[in-house]
Amino acid sequence: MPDIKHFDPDATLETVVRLFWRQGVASTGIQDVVTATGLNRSSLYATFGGKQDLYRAALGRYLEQRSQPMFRRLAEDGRGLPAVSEFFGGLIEARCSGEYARWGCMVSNAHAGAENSDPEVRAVLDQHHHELREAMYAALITAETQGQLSSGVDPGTSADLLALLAYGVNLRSRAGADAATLSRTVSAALNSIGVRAAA
Amino acid sequence: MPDIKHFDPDATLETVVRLFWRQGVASTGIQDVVTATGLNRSSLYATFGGKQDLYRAALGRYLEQRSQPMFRRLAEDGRGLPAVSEFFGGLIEARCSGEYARWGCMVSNAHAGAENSDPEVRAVLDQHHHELREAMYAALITAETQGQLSSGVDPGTSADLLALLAYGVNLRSRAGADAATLSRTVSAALNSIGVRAAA
DNA sequence: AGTATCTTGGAATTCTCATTTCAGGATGGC
DNA sequence: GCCATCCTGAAATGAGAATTCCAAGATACT
Repeated sequence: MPDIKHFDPDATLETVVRLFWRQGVASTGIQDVVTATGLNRSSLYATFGGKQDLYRAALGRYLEQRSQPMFRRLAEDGRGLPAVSEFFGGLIEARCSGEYARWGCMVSNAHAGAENSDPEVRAVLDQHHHELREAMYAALITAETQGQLSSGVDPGTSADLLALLAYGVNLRSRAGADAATLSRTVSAALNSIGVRAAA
Repeated sequence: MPDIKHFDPDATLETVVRLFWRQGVASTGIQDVVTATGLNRSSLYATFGGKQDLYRAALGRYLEQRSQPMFRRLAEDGRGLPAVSEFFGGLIEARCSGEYARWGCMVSNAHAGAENSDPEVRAVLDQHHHELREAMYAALITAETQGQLSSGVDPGTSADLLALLAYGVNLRSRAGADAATLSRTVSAALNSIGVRAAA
């Protein structure tokens, strides 16, 4: 009896993610969303609700599809410090070149804007931070097990440090920070932690 | 012959700084500015121009009055690493407690938002980063001269690292990061750089 | 085929925002 | 005390925002 949806909500949400990711929620109008997705206002509202709901859904999708896979790879990689190094290498490359260059991280961007006044958004921010920190911690524990950490280095504190560093990379990349400089900086941090960190 | 201004533009701008600093430019209306400053729309426009001009003026004032004094103190302090440690101590305290708690840094916030699409704003962002990095570098050169740096530590790369760390602190403080954790994290970074860093 | 139900397109509605305008009031040199 | 000049207040303007509504079209089960 019912009619079926004539579009793919998932593909639509991906388009919306890119809009909010690049421009932020405040400077993105529903009209922008309508234009970019090609579908109708009514369909948008019927499917996702209002603008804030749409933003929340987009932010959730970003976390699941973009952040968490990276975190998982980092946490489950058995190599220790090389995994951390690779994580930052991929991060810097994604932030400074290719399609998403200078877009920063959608979650980091949300930290700085008025988005974070929404409790649900704040919860996502906290979740993101917790997961990043825990993934980093897991990789450092692995590194410690394999004797890669310099003496006196605490994995917990180092996880906090590297997580904070990642936010710095995310933020500065939006202003066009140089990838080579960022890489050198991250390498220095890793060298200070480990007996020998890969590139 | 002319009438004189009936208010203090400097005090007004300070009020405006706090509005934009806390809420960002997109979610702050001219009406908010009118209400907060108590002066009239016409006076606002006559004195500062439009909203974007007002934001630029506020951002400039923030840089001059809030950031640069800190940078100068850091660069001109002759103690080396203790100066760096004190810089971060003051930063964390300002970001996590008192009147401006959870406001982050107005410049860091501008990185993440749509503000940075304005070339003039971008220039301020670059200037801020350059000055922060150079101040950090100066302090580390001082530290090196006094033999405070561990062997193999490059002041330039370390300056980049600590600058990036400051951005991380600024960003995460907006989400309510714990001051004690931030302090521990920063201390660890300083310990990895110096032979002995003060609290 | 019929029909209940959902989707769709686009106009309509209701706000809010930035900016301008203008008449009246205050100022200070003459 | 006069007047050119600037300031002040409040309303007006006009663009653009989010959201809602409704008539028309499409669907799939009976």
